[in-house]
Amino acid sequence: MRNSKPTLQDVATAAGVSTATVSRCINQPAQVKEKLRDKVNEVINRLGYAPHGAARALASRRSHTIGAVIPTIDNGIFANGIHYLQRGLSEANFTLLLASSNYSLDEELREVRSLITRGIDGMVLIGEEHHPEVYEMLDRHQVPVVNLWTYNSQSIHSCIGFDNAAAGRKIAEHLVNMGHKDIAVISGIQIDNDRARERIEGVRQYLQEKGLELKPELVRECRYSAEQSSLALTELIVAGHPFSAVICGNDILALGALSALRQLDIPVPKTLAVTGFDNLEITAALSPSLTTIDVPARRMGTLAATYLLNCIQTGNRDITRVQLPADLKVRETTDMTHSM
Amino acid sequence: MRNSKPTLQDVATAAGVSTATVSRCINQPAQVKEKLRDKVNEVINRLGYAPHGAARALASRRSHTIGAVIPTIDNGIFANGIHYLQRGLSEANFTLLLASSNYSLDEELREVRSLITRGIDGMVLIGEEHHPEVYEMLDRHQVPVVNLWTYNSQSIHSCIGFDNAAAGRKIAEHLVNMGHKDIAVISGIQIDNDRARERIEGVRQYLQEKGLELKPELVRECRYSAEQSSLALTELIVAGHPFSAVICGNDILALGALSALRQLDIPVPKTLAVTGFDNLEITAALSPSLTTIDVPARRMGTLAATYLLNCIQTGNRDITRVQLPADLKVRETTDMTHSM
DNA sequence: TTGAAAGCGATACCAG
DNA sequence: CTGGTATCGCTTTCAA
Repeated sequence: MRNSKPTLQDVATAAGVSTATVSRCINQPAQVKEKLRDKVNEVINRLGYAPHGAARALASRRSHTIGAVIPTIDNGIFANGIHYLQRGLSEANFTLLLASSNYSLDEELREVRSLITRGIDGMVLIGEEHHPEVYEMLDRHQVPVVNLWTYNSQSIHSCIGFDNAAAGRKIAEHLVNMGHKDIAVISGIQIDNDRARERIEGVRQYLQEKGLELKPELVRECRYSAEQSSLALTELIVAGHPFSAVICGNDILALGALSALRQLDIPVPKTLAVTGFDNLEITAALSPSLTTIDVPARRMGTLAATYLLNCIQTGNRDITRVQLPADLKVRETTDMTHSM
Repeated sequence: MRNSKPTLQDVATAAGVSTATVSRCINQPAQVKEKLRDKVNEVINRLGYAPHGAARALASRRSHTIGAVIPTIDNGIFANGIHYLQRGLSEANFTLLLASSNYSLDEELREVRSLITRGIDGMVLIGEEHHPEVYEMLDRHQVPVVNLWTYNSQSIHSCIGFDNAAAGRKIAEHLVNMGHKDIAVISGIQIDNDRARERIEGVRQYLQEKGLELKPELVRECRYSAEQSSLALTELIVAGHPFSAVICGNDILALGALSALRQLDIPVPKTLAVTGFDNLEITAALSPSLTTIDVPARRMGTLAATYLLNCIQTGNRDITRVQLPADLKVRETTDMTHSM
C-alpha cells in the first residue's frame, strides 16, 4: 500500500492525463469522453484515491458543509429535527457541523463565528432572535441562514417553523374551554429565548381577551430540566395561590411537573391539568398521556435542508418564510374523558 | 465595509509585517514580541479578520474537526452523550461533524468515508462492530478512533463504554431475584448492532446459569420505536406463551411496552414487570417509574473528547480502553414496594 | 524575533 | 474534449 494518500496529481500521472481531466472526471463527468473517463476511474479505484476536502473547499470556495447551532442536544427536543436535517444533507453529499449554545445568545455567537471560520455554505439556527453580530457576520460572508422553530410573516430572515404565540393561545383556549380559570405557567428561561416568550405571551393575550388574567405569582421560570420543573411546581403549590391547570414550556418541564404531582399524590387531571409542548414520542406513552403541541420537527429539518441546498446551488438569497402547523394534541392530562 | 473578507495578506500589509508574523500572532503568540503582537492584533480587530478554515486545514494538515457517526439522533439515547462530546470539543476550539447511520453498517461506512474526505482529525463511533473498510480507511488516513457505548478488554480499538453483556446479566439477575422465571425480551434489530446482541446474550447466559431458559418464542426484535414495541408486546401477549416480565432493549422500547400494557389494562409490575435500558431523564418521571440501566452517556461523551484531543495533540495512537459503570436503577416497573 | 518563499491539493479559466 | 497553469489563504521551514 502507498505510504501516504494519493493526490489528484498521482492519479493524473498514473493515468497519463492532466490533473484538470481527473478533476473533471470527478466533478463534471459528462464533459469527459467515456473511454478516458473509464480509464481515469479505474486508476482512481486502483489507487484508492479520495479527494481532499480542504483543498477542494479552498479552490472551489464551497465546503459542502452546513452548520447548525441549537440550544441543546441533550434531549430529544431539537435532536429529532436535526436528525432529518442531517439526512437531507447527507443525501446531497453535504455534511452537518453541529454546535450547541446552551440557550445563550452569546455562546451562540461564539459558535456561529467558529462555524463561519470553518467555511460553512449555509447555516441553521433556532428562533429568530440572535446576537446582531450573528446576522452581520452571516451577511458579510454571504452565508444563507434559515431560522427554525419560529415563524414570523414580517421577519427579514428566512424562517421555517410555526407560530409560537398562536400555539400558546391554543393551549390557553383549550384549558379555558375545559373550564379552567386559574392557570399557572412553568416556562423555560425567557431571556435569550424568543420562543418561550412568544408562547407565554400567546397564553397571556388569550386569557386577557377572555377577561381572565395570567397572574404573575402563578408564573415560574426555570431551566429546561425535569428536576427543576418538579421543584418549581412544588413551590408554586406550596405558595398557596390556587390554580387548576399548569402550562409547561415544553414536554421535559411537563414530565417534571407530572413527576412532582405523583409524589404529592395530586390527581391529574382531576385536581390539576397539565400541558406540555413538543409532542416528544414518549408523551403519548405516558400515563396519564400528555396533552401537548405537536411540533413539526421532522418537516422543519427536511425543509431546512432543501431550502439551504437550493440557496447554495442557485445562489438565490431571497427570503423564504414557511409556516407549518403546530396543533394541539389533547390527551389525558387535560381531559379525563379522553380515550386514546 | 470592505467588499470581501480580509485575508492574512491584507492584515500583513496593513500592519506592515509579513504574513508569517501574522500567522504566528494567531498560532504561537508567545513567539512574537509583545509590541508587534499588539499592533497586529489591533489590525486584525480593525479589519475584522477571521482565518479561513479550509486554507488553514490545507496548509497545516489539521482540520480542528472531529467526526461522529451515531445510529440515530432521533431521540435522546445518543443525543445526550453527543451533547457532552460537543461541549468538550468546543472548549478546545474543535468542531463536531455529525452524521447518522440509521443502525446500518453500510450507511455508516458511507458516512465515515464522507467524513474522512472532509479531513476530520478524529472519529467517534458507536459500538465495536463496523464495516472492515471503516477501520481500514481510518487506519490509512491515520485518524484516531474511539468506540463508545461498548467495552471490551480484548478490543484492538480504543473504546470508552460499558459492558453490555454484564448489563444484560444485571437485568436478568434482578428479575430472577424478584421471582421471575418466564422472561420475554423485546430487542432492537440485532443485525449490525453488537450492543443489542451482547445485552441479550448476557440475559441468556445468566438465565442458563440459573437453570432457566430464554425461550425463542418469547423473544421479539423490532425497530427502536415506541410504536413498534407496543405492537411487538401485544403480539407476544396474544401468542399466549406465559411470561411475567419483559426486558426491553432500550427505554424507548420500554415506553412502548408500557403504553401497550396500559391500553390492555395489564397492571405493572403486578402482572408484568418491565425493564428498559439507558436511563433517559424521563424514565424516572414515568408512572410507574421505569427500572433501567443507567448508561454513562455524559462521561462517555466527555472522555471521548478528551481522549481524541489528546491523540491529536500528542500524536499518540495507543489503544485506550475505559470501562465505565452501567448500574441498574431499580424502580417501580419491577418492584411495587419501591419508593422513590 | 522576523521575513521570504515553497508548498498544501484541488479548481477553473484560457488555449489549443 | 483536454491540458497548462494561475490561484485559493494559510502554515512552515530556512535564513537572516
